[in-house]
Amino acid sequence: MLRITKLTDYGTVVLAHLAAHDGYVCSAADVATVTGLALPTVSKLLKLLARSGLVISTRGASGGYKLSHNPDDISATDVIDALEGPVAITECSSSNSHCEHEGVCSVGGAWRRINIAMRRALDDISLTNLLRNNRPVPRFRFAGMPITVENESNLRKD
Amino acid sequence: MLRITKLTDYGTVVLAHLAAHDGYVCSAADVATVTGLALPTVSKLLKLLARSGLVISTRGASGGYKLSHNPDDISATDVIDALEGPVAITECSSSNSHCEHEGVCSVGGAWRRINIAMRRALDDISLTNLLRNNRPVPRFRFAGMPITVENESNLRKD
DNA sequence: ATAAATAGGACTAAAATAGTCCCTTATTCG
DNA sequence: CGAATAAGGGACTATTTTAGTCCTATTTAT
Repeated sequence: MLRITKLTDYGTVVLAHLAAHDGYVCSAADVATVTGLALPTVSKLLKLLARSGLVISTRGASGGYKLSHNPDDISATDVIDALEGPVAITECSSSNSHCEHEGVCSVGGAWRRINIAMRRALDDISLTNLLRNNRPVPRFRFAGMPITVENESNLRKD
Repeated sequence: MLRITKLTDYGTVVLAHLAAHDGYVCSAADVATVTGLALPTVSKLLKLLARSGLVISTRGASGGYKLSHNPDDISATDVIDALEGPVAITECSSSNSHCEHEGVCSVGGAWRRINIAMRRALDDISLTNLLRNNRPVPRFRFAGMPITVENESNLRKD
């Protein structure tokens, strides 16, 4: 259904916590306690995020994690890439894949183009944007028709 | 990886075939032969597409399927909805879901807003747009920065 | 030294997806 | 009418992905 995984969703929660404690090192246990997520899960997430460079880890006693960048400089794409691998709307969209139906497929290219466009759209959404009650708000325009999503109440109009 | 399923991808291929034979009824077997997809799979797809009203079926000998609308009036969202259920980027995004972490989640709303924005973007992409070598081309703008994806060769610039 | 943390990976369980098959119903055509 | 053709509906199995946990090794502060 074109969705991100739970893990990515949780990952954003974890990152949000780190963003709220900018500069301070938080242990996985701290994050788990505050967010209400299970420690093994938080631990796994932070390990993945560290491996892809979104957070910096400090090992040993009184160690933990902190963001590697300003929350404004971490995009939705970064988070998805770190936790799910590269964004790709179809299997064909990923660069190193080979679809067995390529010969007869009359579609592939288009989904790929859409994928890239979506990817760029997500590129422009920062962790700051993802935090609750935060402005500015994501705004998409497609093919000249402006699409603005301001807040929950505005959504109901449509 | 934020991807549509294989079935949806195949579904687009099937719809493309029907679009190419606009007005004429094609049997599932025909479609399977031409597209190279397995008959049971094509059959399943067409049944789903018929159930959601994207194609019209005729039963009995010399029956088959045809598009219910002009290809311009069938959107990417329609196809995804028909084959995967409603587009929803996170579980929380679907209207009737309840996330156990709502109390401490500092994020939910934002993904939901992104989801709706993406959904609208996909709304504006028609089956016609999805066919290979077809113009006009999908164009997204995000937050005032134009994003145009013209064709494969243009993509490499980035 | 010891305790507090992360690193890495193995592993199991659960859920979603893919794909096939069977039986029923409707329609055409001889 | 009866046979053949084709969709409708659903059950079912296998595969793949995702979720979640746990164990052991390594690093570092006190």
